Amino acid sequence: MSKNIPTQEQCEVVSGLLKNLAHPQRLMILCQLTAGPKTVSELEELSGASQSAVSQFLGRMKAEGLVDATRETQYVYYEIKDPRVKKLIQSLDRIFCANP
Amino acid sequence: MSKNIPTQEQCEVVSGLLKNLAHPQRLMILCQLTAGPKTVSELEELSGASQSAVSQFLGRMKAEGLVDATRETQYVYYEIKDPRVKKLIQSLDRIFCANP
DNA sequence: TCAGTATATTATAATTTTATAATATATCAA
DNA sequence: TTGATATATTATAAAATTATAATATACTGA
Repeated sequence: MSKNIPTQEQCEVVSGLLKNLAHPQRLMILCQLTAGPKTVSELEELSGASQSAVSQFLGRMKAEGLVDATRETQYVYYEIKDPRVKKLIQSLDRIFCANP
Repeated sequence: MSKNIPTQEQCEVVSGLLKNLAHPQRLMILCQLTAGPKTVSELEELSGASQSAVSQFLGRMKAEGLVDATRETQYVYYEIKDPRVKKLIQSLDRIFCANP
């Protein structure tokens, strides 16, 4: 139960990562990805965001090391790479979406 | 270990809340508040943000029901009201700042 | 009352994000 | 090869956020 105050640098890193989740469709994309790999067009469908927006978002997340992409025939499958992202989404689910 | 996919509405609510944490100084303010109530000027000092910025941020968070304010003599003490915010900050600490 | 400190509000310029359109590339199937 | 589908890139307009300055309000103590 210690009150752990983060450093300024930690706040910068974590808040930078949180920006990716602070948008309804992008959060949905990440939640969908915690259930397993998905193609760009599947994520487009599941999130309601445009092709371009989804592709741009995934590209950015890949550059940040949060997701991985693998081409398989004509599809590109994305999946979560950084385990902290998965943990974070799970925490969000527990805190905000739990059915008590 | 169920893969709980949120609704679009849940994503809107949660991502809206996450916007408050997706900024280094605002995240710092919320982390400081998890350790107990603080005045505006204390938070100004602790976060490095300007008086106006801190006040605006706290006002917005209060309007959203995330924090509470109580005036005590000439100072206004802010504290976290929504227990989910506290839980979220604790999760962030565990996931991103844990010393293993 | 007045001066000083704490906080809030308002306005606005500067910056960043977001959405969108257009186009490019890659792969497949015929 | 050609046409169709999947994904990526680029450019840019629109919208939202952020930082800042200026000012206002609230309280205190002398």
